[in-house]
Amino acid sequence: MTTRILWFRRDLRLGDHPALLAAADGARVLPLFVLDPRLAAPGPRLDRLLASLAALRDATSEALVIRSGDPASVVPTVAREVGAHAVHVSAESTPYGRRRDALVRERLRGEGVEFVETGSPYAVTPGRVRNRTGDPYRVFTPFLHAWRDHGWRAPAGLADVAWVRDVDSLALPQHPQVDAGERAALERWQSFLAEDLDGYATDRDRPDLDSTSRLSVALKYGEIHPRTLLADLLDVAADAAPADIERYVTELAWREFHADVLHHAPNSTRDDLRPTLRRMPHDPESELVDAWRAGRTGFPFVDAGMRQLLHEGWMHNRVRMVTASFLVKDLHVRWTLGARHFLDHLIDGDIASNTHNWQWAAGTGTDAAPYFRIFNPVRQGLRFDPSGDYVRRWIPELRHLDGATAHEPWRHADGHRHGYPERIIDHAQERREALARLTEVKEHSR
DNA sequence: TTTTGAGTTGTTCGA
DNA sequence: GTCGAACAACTCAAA
Repeated sequence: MTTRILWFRRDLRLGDHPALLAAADGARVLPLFVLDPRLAAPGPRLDRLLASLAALRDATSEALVIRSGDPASVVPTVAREVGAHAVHVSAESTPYGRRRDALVRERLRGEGVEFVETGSPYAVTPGRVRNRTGDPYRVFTPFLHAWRDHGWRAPAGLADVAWVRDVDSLALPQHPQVDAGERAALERWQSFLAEDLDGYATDRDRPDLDSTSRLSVALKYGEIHPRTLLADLLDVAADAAPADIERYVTELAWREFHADVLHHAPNSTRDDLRPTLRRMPHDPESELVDAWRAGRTGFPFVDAGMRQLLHEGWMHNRVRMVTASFLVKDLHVRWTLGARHFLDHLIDGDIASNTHNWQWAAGTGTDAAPYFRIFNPVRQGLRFDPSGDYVRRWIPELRHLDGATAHEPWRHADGHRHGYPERIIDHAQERREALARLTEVKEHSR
């Protein structure tokens, strides 16, 4: 029986895994993960990855081999060691992933080893959805329709795999024990379906209710495949409100849309997707930006989000929009600076979603949105955290304020008693400033 | 080819 | 307090 390698990357699961099925078909499989120093900087994200790898090693009955280094040399080395004839992967679509895979493919070819891509981390592989003229979509709604029409295959079952054993592997570095891996992801998903799908369409915007599925990390590492989620949503459709199902499907479609946009515009991680604002004057790094990062802007909703990010490596979606708007429109800082900070701290940090949600917030992205859409950080807080619970959860200095009053400590005599900072800017004034800069840019480019 | 309709997530102001 | 209008202009997608 021949030996093949299944090189795991963003697909740390055994179920519904087309590349694993392809590898296991008539061959023994060596499961391999390469800790790439370019992607695995120490921190919460690496900790989360290691926890997922521990779960995967467990699921493969300890067969998983972990190596560290540049995949372009590590993967061919392991192939040589075990006499593999092929390396199977799920196709990658990020700029770095594609460059890396092209190089690995090249090196393997030199040794007579096949590099086989099957499936991807998406229901529809990025690049597949096209409009009538064969071009990619740049507007979400038409993409959504075409994506749906394109369809996806049903989830594949669990592979019956003969693992190759006893190959040298790194021991997993020490890491905190957290809920991770395929089984945890499936359990989380089932619990979401049972408890939080009902009302999702509206509750998803409420950080105080914490009623999202929290599957972004599992999706990032491929502990669960979106195909599985889509199939299950179809199954429960008879018992659930169409609006709730529709909304979840749409959120998955956003993830696929952003991957598609990045696939077609790999430079968009740094460059504006639309060059219309290229003359926009931006403010440089400053103590204001430091305050934003630290969650000390004096705007409770913004600060709660930024502190949640630092503490949990995760932030509620609504709050990501508000904090991003604050950096870009109130502090007039270029979006790439915020995108980098998010990517440094988010354990679900996904290059495609992060990049294009930031571009959206900055008005340089796929959204041909009205430029006057500037979030009012206080108003957003009052509207989406009406209980004030979210703000109090993350800002101890405001816990003495009841209900929604926690959103406006400056209106209360003892609001700043426990050291909560004063507002670092005047929102109304910076809003006018943002609009003025935009107007000026438009006039210059005319 | 030209035309037409539409585009995730908002805020403010004045009646 | 509520409600509708104004805030502009452009690009995309489809007919």
